Amino acid sequence: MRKDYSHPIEVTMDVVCGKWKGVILCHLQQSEVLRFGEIKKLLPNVSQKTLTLQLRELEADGLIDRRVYPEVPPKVEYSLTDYGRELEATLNLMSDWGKSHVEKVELNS
Amino acid sequence: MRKDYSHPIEVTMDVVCGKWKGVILCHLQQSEVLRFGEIKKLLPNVSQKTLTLQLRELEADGLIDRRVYPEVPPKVEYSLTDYGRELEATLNLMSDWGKSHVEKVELNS
DNA sequence: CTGAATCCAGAACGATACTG
DNA sequence: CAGTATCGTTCTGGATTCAG
Repeated sequence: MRKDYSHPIEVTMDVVCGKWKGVILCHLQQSEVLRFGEIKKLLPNVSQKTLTLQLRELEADGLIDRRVYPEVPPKVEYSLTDYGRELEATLNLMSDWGKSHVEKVELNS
Repeated sequence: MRKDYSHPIEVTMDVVCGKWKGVILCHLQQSEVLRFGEIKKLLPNVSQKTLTLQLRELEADGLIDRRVYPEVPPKVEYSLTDYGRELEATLNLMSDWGKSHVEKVELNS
């Protein structure tokens, strides 16, 4: 843990609030296991460096597993840990709220 | 809305992921109405400028109301909009997850 | 009391090129 | 294929000062 938190929600926000972390976690929820390149395809606008960094941070926080196969060419698979799976309900709620937000905005246009 | 989103969760993250926004929303859930100075006291580590900015952004996104009383000295009250209140379940879940995370870490020390 | 204005440091994010 | 390294930009948040 990184610092003093005045409210428990800060912990979750610290862990989830990278620019791409939410989407990555959502995709891992749906697909169970994804290779680096597959995630990259699902997030067309993220740079390789940034994606690597976000994945490393999620790994360091214990939300995802990173499995490296000692092959050539390399193969790396990512999946949620049990711990990361405990965020499932939260992520789903966040998606739902975002979806209804988008729908409302589209109604007014 | 600010840009193209590839996944609805990005909308929610955009709106909630300021450094202090989650905590502010949580406090407004509990207290209904809070004056600027009261929020400041609840977040001892935030600067005035940053707090003002975060509140303005939450207002622009339609999550909170800002009510100015034309008095001297000034009085400004903040409260959740109906729309912001729709985040209640999400914020509670995020708090719960953060709380259990903290407890787990404390067990191992 | 609330907040605007300015200035600034550091972090976050991206583009590009290179590697086992 | 899945990175690392480097560089540069943009964004965020904080300190400080001033104002109605």
